[in-house]
Amino acid sequence: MVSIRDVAKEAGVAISTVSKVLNNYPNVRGETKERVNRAIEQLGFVPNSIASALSSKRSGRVALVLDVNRNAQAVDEIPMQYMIGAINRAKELGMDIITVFAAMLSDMSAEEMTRYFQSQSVEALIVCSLSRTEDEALCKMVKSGNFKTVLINAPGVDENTSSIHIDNQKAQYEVAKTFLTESTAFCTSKRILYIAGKKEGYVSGERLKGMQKLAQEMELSLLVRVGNFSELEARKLTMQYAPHKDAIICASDLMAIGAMKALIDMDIYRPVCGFDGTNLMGYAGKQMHTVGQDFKRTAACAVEEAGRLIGGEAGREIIMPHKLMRIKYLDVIS
Amino acid sequence: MVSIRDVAKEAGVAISTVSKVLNNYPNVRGETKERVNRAIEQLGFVPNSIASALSSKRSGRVALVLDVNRNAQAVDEIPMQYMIGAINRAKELGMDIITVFAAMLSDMSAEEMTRYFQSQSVEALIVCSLSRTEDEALCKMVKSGNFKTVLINAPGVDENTSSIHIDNQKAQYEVAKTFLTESTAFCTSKRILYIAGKKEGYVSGERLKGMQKLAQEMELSLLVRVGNFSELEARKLTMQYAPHKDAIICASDLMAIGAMKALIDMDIYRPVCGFDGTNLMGYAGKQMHTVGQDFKRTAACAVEEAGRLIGGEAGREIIMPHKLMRIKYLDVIS
DNA sequence: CTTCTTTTGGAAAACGTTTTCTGAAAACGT
DNA sequence: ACGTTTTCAGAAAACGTTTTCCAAAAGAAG
Repeated sequence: MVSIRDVAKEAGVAISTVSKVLNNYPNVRGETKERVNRAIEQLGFVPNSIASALSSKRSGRVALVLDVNRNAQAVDEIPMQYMIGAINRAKELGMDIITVFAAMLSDMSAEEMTRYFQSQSVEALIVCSLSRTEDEALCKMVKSGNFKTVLINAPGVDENTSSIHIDNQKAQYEVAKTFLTESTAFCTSKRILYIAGKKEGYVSGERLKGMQKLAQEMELSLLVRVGNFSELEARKLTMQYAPHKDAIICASDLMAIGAMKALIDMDIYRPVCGFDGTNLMGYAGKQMHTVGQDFKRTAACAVEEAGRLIGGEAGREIIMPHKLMRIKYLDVIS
Repeated sequence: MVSIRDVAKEAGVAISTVSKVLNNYPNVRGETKERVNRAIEQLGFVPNSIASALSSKRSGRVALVLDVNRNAQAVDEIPMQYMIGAINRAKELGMDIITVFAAMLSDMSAEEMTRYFQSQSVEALIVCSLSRTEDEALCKMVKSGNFKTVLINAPGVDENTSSIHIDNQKAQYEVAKTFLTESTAFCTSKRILYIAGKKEGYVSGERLKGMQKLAQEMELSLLVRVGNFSELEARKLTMQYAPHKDAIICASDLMAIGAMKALIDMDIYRPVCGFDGTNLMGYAGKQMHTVGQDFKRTAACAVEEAGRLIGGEAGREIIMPHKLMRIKYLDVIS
C-alpha cells in the first residue's frame, strides 16, 4: 500500500506538506502543490481514511437508526427512501453512514447503546421516528447528550439535538379539507372515520390535532380510532365503522390501503384519504388524496444537520415542505 | 476518552496485556485477565475500532452494492431485505457494512471505484445483480481481483470471487410446472406467454432455460417476450398477447403485477405466475403462484462468505434453497 | 542593506491500537 | 537440583495520517 510517506519521498517534500496539500491548506506554494499532486497521480496514492480519522479524531461517521420491521408486514419503502437520501448526501459531503435497525438495539440498555456507538466512532446519530414509549433506552441515550442527534419525525430540540419533520398538523388539515371538499361535496351529512396512527407518538398526535381542528371548522361528526399504522388494524376498523360513515381519513397510506381493501370486501364505496405519498398506492391500484413528503430530501437535510451539530452549532427545528397529492393509478404505473 | 493505556495503568499491567485480553489471546493468566476486565469495567473503557483497524490492517468493512432504483418505479423491497440480512449478520460477526447504491457508482471508471473503495478501507464487496452490460465498470473492477467479492445473483467464481444464488433454472421449471398443472388443467391447448427478465442477464437466462425445458416436456406453445423486469413493460406485453394465450408466466412478481393489471383493464381472466415471493403481491391483492426466496438469509450468507474470502479461502458457488409458494390475499394481510 | 513581517516547508509528536520479540518465571522431566 | 521446555507479561515498533511548532526563505519597509 502506497502511503503519504512514499508520496513525500517521490515529490521530494515532507510528509506534512503532502498532508497539507491533501487537505487544501492555504500555505503551500502553487509549484509545490503541483509537484505533490504529480507524485500522487504517479503513484496512484489514495489516502487512508482510517488513519486520517484516527489522527484527526474526526471519523465523519453518522449512524442512521431506522425503525424498519416494527410492523413486519409493511413494504419498507419509507426507510429505504431515508437511506438513499442520507447515503447519497453523505457521500457528497465526505461523510459515512452506518445503518442501524432499531430492532438491533431493542435489547440493549442506553449504556450499551452508547458503548456500541462509541466503539463505532460514531459522531452523530440520525434517528427516525423515535417513540417515547417504544424506544425507551434509545430515548434515554439521546437525552443523555452523549451524541449529537438529528431526530426525524420526533420532537425534542436542545443544544445537541435537532428535529426535522413536516408540519404534520397543517398537512393533515389541508389534505383532509381538500379531500372532503372534492369527495363529499354531494352528501349533506359529514360523518368521518379518522384512523389515527399511534396512541402516543408525535406525528400521530399532530395529525390528529389537524384533523380535529378541521372537524370543528367544518362541523364534522368525527369518529377517531387508533390504527397503529397497521394495515390490518385499519382494515378491521373500516369493516366495523365504515358502513355508517361517509368518508375515511387515515394517518398513513398503508392504513388507507387497509381501509380500501375492507371496502372492497364489503362491496361498498367510500372515499379514502391517505398520508405519505408512497409508491405503494400505485400497487393498490386506487386513486386517493394523500400528503406527499420527500423522504430522500428530508434525510439529506438530516445529514447536513448532523454535520452542523458536529461542527459545534446548536440544535434547531427544521420544517420540511409537504404537498397535497391525488395519486392516480396511472401516475405510478406509467 | 479513556484508552487502553488508562486501563493498563489501572490494572497495573502493560498495554499489550490489555490488548491480549481484549482479543482473547490464549496466553494470559486467568487472574490477570480478571484484573484487566475489572479495570475495563471500572473505567467504562470501550475499544476504539478505528485505531484497531489501523493497527491490525483489518477494517472488517464490507461494501454492499445494491442496484436500487435502476427501475425507479419499483418499491424496493428486495434490496431492503438484502440490507437487513447483511447488516444484522455483520453485526453478529463484528463486521461493518457500508451500503452503496449502484447509481452512485454509475459515473465512475473501474479505477475510480477501486480508489473509492480503497479509501474507505473496504476489504470485500457484496454485489447484487451485477449486469455484464449495465455495470461495465463495476464488472471490470470485480474482475480485476483488487477486492474479494461475493456476487449475489450473478455468475463468475474465481480465487477471489464467490457467487450466491438459487437454482433459477430449476425454480422456474418447478413453479411453472405446478402452476400450469393446477391452473390450466381444464384447457386443452397450452399457449403460454412467458415474460422474461432482461435480454442479457444471468438470472433471466437461467429462468428462461428452465421455462424452455418445461415447454419442451409439456409440449407447450411458448411465446417469449422480454419485460426487462418492468411492471409497465409486462403490462403492455400482456395487453398485446394475452388475449390469444391461456396463461402468463413472468420472471418476476413485479412483472406479474403488471400482467394482472393489464388483465383487469381488459376484463379477461388468465392465470398468472410470478417469481420472487415479495410482499408486494399482497398489495396487489391477488393470489398467485411464485417462487419464494429468503433474501435476508442470502445476504447473511454473503456476509459470511465475504469473511471467508477475507480470511484467504478461495471463492466458490453457493446455491440457496427456494420454495414454491402460492401467495394468497390473506397470507399477507392478516 | 538592515530589520521586521509574512509565507512556506519540515521535524516530530501525537492518535489508540496490534503484534512481534524478548526475557523472566514457572512447570516439567530426570 | 539441574537443565529444558512452556507459560506469561512487558517493551517497543509499527499502522498512516494530522497537527503543532519552529526555522528558513522571501518580501516589505525603512
